[in-house]
Amino acid sequence: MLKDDELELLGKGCAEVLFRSGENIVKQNALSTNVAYLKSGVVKIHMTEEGVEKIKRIIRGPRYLCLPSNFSDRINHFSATALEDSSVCFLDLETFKSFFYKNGDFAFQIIKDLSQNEIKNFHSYINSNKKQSIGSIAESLLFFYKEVYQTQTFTLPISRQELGEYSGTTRENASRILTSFHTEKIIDLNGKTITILNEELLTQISEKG
Amino acid sequence: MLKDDELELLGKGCAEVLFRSGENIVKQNALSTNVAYLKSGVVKIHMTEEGVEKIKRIIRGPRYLCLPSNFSDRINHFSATALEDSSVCFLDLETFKSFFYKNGDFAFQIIKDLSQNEIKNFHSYINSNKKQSIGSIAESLLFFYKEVYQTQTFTLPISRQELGEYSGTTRENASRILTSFHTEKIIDLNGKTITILNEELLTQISEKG
DNA sequence: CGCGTTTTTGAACCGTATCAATACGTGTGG
DNA sequence: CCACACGTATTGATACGGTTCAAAAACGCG
Repeated sequence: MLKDDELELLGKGCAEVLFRSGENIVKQNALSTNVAYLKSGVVKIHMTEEGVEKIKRIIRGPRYLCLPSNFSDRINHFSATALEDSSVCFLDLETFKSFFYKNGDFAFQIIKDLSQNEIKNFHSYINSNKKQSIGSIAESLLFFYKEVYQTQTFTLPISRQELGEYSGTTRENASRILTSFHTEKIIDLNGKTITILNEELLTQISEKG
Repeated sequence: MLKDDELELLGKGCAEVLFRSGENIVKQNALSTNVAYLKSGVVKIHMTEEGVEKIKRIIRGPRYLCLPSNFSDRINHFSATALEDSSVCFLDLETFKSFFYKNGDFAFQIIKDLSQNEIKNFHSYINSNKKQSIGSIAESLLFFYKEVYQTQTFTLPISRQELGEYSGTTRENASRILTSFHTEKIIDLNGKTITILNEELLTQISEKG
């Protein structure tokens, strides 16, 4: 959506930084001074509230990281932490914002994006709320399979603890459900290495349960 | 944020419609051809997914109704139904959108608004997820007290069924919890007429869980 | 007054959190 | 190379809250 000269302008103020797996990219409650753009890698967006840690989403570049924080009150409402080695560009916030004024298409694109997000968020909110943990875990596995790695065998980039935080349950429950999937031959399980054996059944569980 | 001439332009294509309590204003899955602006009244934004009805929010005018639907794919993702007699303006979508191009401040304001929404939504998502039903019901009562009616005695504009849909639980549970609040003298309860007797305790319940 | 709808109440069942104990894996230091 | 320790993962037992089903009670409306 951006014109060439605008891209160039943005590129000038850009600092590309490499993060190793586990390193913190954006820190909750800190002042947000830049727009973070994930060029490549896998990152978790998470937050803690009253001592409870919750993973909001897991994203893979290329993609913007937590845009909403930038435009609300300049405080980061979320943390971002690399799950795999990742490369991030920090763009100048003011330059970025100035494009809203110069380039209507760009502004509209962002509005569209935020709108779609709100709707998507609400859907997943309803789903996760009515669903039992087993359905959420199944959904998480399908997410890693389809959205992140696109291979039936992959290494989970997160611990059971985090899988719980992502799926809205506890580390014990996450563990239990994974083993139950294993004994029912829906997945093959070896530490963090997972192979989807019965995608159809897993999909059913993620929808119904 | 809009200039006078822009307001006038918007006003020209505006059709003001009065809705009686219970009447449907916006219908889920229908084509969205207008921006709906709630001038006055109380409205519930709700949706049904796989047979399950869920109330997303309850709002009081003046305020826009489900903006995000307008900018994502032109399909209404939510229904809106009047809970009290309400007056709604239907604005021309294209005119509204054209302002994004002409008026950068307006576009930025919308972006800011959507951003804040996303963050707020996520917070309430986390909260409601970890909270027990009793906390959610307490929160709902406080919401009607503080945000909608601003009086300690008010008439609940929704049924127990709907209170459940709004608070993420069942009609039975909603009913049970209301009576328990009554017997513990936290509220006075007479059909749909509610008086908040112990705001402090109710607040505690809504926060702690 | 009677009928249908909504609300309330009770009982049973199920899933999940929580607590506790054990197992596993890796790295450290003797 | 072994013993130990620490973090993570697993497994089991228990308690609790919430849904669900069933039935009674209250309400609203013709």
